[in-house]
Amino acid sequence: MIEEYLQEHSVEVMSAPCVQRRGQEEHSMAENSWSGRAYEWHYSGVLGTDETHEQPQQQQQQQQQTWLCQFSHNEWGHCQYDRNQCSDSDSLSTSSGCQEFPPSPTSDRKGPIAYDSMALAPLSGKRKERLFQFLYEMLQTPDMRSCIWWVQSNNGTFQFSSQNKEKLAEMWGRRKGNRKTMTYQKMARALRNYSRTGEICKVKRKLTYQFTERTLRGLQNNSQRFMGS
DNA sequence: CCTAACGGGAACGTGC
DNA sequence: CGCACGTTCCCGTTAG
Repeated sequence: MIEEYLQEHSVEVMSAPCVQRRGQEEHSMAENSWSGRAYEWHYSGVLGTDETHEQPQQQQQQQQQTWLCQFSHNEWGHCQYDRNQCSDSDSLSTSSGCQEFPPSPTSDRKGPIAYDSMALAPLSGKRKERLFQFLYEMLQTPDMRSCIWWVQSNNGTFQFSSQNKEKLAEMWGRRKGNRKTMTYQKMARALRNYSRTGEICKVKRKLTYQFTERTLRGLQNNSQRFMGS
């Protein structure tokens, strides 16, 4: 069924022309076009169901039908992706794997990469889908729960399945239309670059990563905007 | 020791 | 052309 899913969705929704460009420097605007759709990064302090599911594995939950996931980002402790050390704080490594991350005031950009406006891309017609967008999408897909799932959706922590991570990677590779088969190792390489640019950071737990606060917010807005109605 | 996961340099592709 | 964003290789390090 996973394959089928891929098929259906590889076509993706690329409707709105959405043409707007801007210089490569950071502005305060921050719009973007993900998947060819207009996109804007900004708060939406709304929250609804907190469907935080721990480690599902192959369990099908009914309430998982929530494509439009809405998190509560309120008490998210700031992912301080500190150049190379993220909000690890070995949180998840102990106990239930669920606990708050210590808030850090140094949450904002520092260093060479002016991440200010979240300048994810200069925007233009149809930007190719980015890996973190794909992962987020998979995270919202019930059928994918055997490959990837939220450890704590409210803070953006997710984990790959040790046995199905390659399948997910293959899907990513196919969606991108790569020549060779995508593997988890290669996909993880791209993920490591994210910790440098601040979209996703690695947490100490095995096969576990965490979306940056900004990234998560953007992703949330994106899905709400286009699926909400 | 062995293996899975991790980390990162570097060359290369592609789209813009 | 240059840059962003991976992709592909490859090899060293860690953890269990």
